[in-house]
Amino acid sequence: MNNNNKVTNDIDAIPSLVQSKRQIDRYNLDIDAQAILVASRLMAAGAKLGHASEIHFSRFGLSTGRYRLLADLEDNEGEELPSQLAEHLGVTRATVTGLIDILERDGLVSRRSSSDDGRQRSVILTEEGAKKLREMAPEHFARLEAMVGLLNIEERSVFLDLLGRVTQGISALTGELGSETKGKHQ
Amino acid sequence: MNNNNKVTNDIDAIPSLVQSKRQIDRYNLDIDAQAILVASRLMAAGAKLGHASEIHFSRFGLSTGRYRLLADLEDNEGEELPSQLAEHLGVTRATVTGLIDILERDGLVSRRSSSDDGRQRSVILTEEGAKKLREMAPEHFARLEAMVGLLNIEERSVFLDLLGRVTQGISALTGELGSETKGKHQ
DNA sequence: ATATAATGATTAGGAACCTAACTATATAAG
DNA sequence: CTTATATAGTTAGGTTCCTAATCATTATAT
Repeated sequence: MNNNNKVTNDIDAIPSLVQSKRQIDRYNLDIDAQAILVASRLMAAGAKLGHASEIHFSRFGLSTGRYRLLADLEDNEGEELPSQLAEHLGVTRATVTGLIDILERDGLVSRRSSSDDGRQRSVILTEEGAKKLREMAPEHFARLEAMVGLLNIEERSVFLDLLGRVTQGISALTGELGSETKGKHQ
Repeated sequence: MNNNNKVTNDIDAIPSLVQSKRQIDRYNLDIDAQAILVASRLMAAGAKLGHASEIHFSRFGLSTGRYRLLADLEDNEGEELPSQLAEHLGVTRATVTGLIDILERDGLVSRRSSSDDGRQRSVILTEEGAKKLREMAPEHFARLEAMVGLLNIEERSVFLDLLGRVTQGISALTGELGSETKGKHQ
């Protein structure tokens, strides 16, 4: 059929240990191949999850970013400033402006100029926006829970711990060389 | 100074357990808050890693995708078809075309028409491309290793295992509801 | 042999995010 | 009180990836 332009289920895209070993050996580097594998796998997982997330939210007429904005609004009594949203979501204010534009066009959110500071324009969750969140909650959370369904309670704790430490380590990619354990001491 | 448009170090963007609990309680759902937390944290980590990765590779005049293409070429004797590359990298052929365009413009790769099948145009790693890989290898792998430096050998194994199972679970986001343990049995 | 299908790569256009520059308001300094 | 500076939000334009449509070749079916 026309499955020729499908991304082949990512099955072949999973990095293997031999691949990592080969790359390291090629340049005679003193590097732990398993460490490279962890990094590569996390990267692949992140990309795959990001893509899956967009598909998931598109079922409700949303994107990942727009859902997160709505959810954050709901967590803050339905009203926030764009700059607060940007900080909470970990994106730039420019991105927030774009997210709001579409959410406002779709009636899920509205803008209101602030009285005390003329520069601020607070964002408000509309009744329709709240309804959208209410309607999608059961399926949304059920799917998220199912996603980690292959891990038992204890494994989830362990995973959170390990993931947290690797996440700290991400700064090793962006920071100066040799300062890998910088983010937090220890 | 002008750190006002920085993404605030992502520190406030880390999802917390109370946040997850609140969201679930709001709709009286029977969902494990920790499961939601795992999903949210993985998502945040993936986004952060993706961003850091782009910064990392930009130091060498590359993007994540273009580096991965070069590395895959190197892993395959310096010659591959675009369709193979697409499969290995887990992206579409259209994306590969774009990656090749820039790599070719920069002289790291060249295209050659196949003799046996006129539709195919194989991609070849140039000497300059190989040199680029050679030069960046030490720093690149050192940084990757440093990234997981907060985990010891055993923890890396555990993390790989758990990450693998969560990655399998990602299909729960995109597949039909109720088929969460589909990818592999149990 | 010739019309039809499939296939490999490309092009065209879209979505999500970014940085940098801009507008309008507010605050501080002389 | 006027000028300089900082801040909130927006706009403009770029990057990476995507889907869908197109072009050129090859394979298949009458």
